[in-house]
Amino acid sequence: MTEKATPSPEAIKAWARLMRVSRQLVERAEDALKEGGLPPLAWYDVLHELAEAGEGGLRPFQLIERTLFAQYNISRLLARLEADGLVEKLPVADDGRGQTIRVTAKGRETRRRMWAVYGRSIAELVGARLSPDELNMVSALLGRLRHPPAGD
Amino acid sequence: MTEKATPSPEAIKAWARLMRVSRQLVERAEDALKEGGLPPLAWYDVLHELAEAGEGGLRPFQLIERTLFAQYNISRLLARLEADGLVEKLPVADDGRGQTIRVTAKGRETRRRMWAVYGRSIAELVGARLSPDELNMVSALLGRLRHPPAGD
DNA sequence: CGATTATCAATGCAATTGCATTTATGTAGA
DNA sequence: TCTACATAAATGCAATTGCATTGATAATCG
Repeated sequence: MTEKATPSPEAIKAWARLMRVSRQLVERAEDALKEGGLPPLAWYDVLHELAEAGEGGLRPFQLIERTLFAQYNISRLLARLEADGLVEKLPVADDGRGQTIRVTAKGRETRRRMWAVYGRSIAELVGARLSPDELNMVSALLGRLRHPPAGD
Repeated sequence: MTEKATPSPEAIKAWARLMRVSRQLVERAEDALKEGGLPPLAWYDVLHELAEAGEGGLRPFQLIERTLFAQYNISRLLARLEADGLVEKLPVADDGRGQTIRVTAKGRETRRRMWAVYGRSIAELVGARLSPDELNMVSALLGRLRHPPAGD
C-alpha cells in the first residue's frame, strides 16, 4: 500500500509551479504570435507535425496521437487549416473511412513565419533564463512525469 | 546584443517537455475530478484563493492577480460559483464599483471534496514519481522561468 | 466644482471547446 | 455472406472563452 492520498509539500509546490509557469509561458507565446498577426500555437503544432511527416502526410488519428488534441478538436482544426489553404485532405487508397492530411506550400510558409516568432519566444522565455545544463535537467525531470512513462 | 532569434536545442527540448507534460497532467487531474462528479480545476483555484483569504474575502481584481484568469473569465466564473451557492458577493463600503467575494460554507465543503481528489492526483502524478530533492529542483528551476521574475 | 481620465466589473457577440452521437467504412466471427 | 462489432472522422448542440465594448463609480486636474 504505497497509496498516498495527500501529496507532500514538495509535490504541491512543484505542481503549483508547473501549472503556473506553463500557463504563463503559453500565454506569452500566444501573445507574441497574436502581435505578429499569426495563428495560435495549436496551428503550429499541427503544421509542425505535418511538415515533419513530409509528402506522405499524416492521418488525422496520427495527429491526435502526436499532439494530444481531442478527436473533434483535430477534426475542426483541420477544417480551418484547409479553409485557409494550409493543408489539403487526400483520400486514402486502402481505407475509405480516412484521409491523409498534407501540408501545402502555403502551410510550410506559415509555419516558417510562426517559427520566427515562436522560436524567439522560446529563446527569450526559456533559453535565456537557464543554462544548457539546467535546461537538460528540466527536460530529464519533466520526462519522468510523462504519461505513459515512456515515448515522447 | 544578447538577442537570440533561434533557441538552442536544449531550450526547445525543455519547452516541448514543459508544454506536453503540463497539458497531460492537467488533463489527468481534470479527468479525475470529472470522474468524481466534481467541478473543474478552475473552480478549485478560485475556491482555494478565497478560502485562504478568509472572512474578509477578495475583490475580483485580486483574484485576477492571483490566478492569471482573464477579467471576463473571473466575472463569469464567479457568476457560476454564485449560482451554485459556493460564493457570495458583498457590496464594498468604500468603493461603489466593486464587490467582495466570500466563500460560503458550501464552497468550503466543495473545495474540501475537490482536494480529496485533486490532492491524490498530485501525489500520484508528481509526488510518486520524483524524490523530494528532485521536486525541489523542479520548483527551483521552474521558479526561474516566472514572469515577472519574482513574486509567486 | 466640472470635465477628463482611470479603474472595476459585466456583457453582446463570435469563435472555440466539450460531449454525445452520427455517418461511413472496415474487420471478424457464425 | 450476413451480422455484430470496431475504427475513422464529422457534427449538432450546449458550455466556455476571447474580444471589444459598456456601464458605473473613482480619482485627477484645471
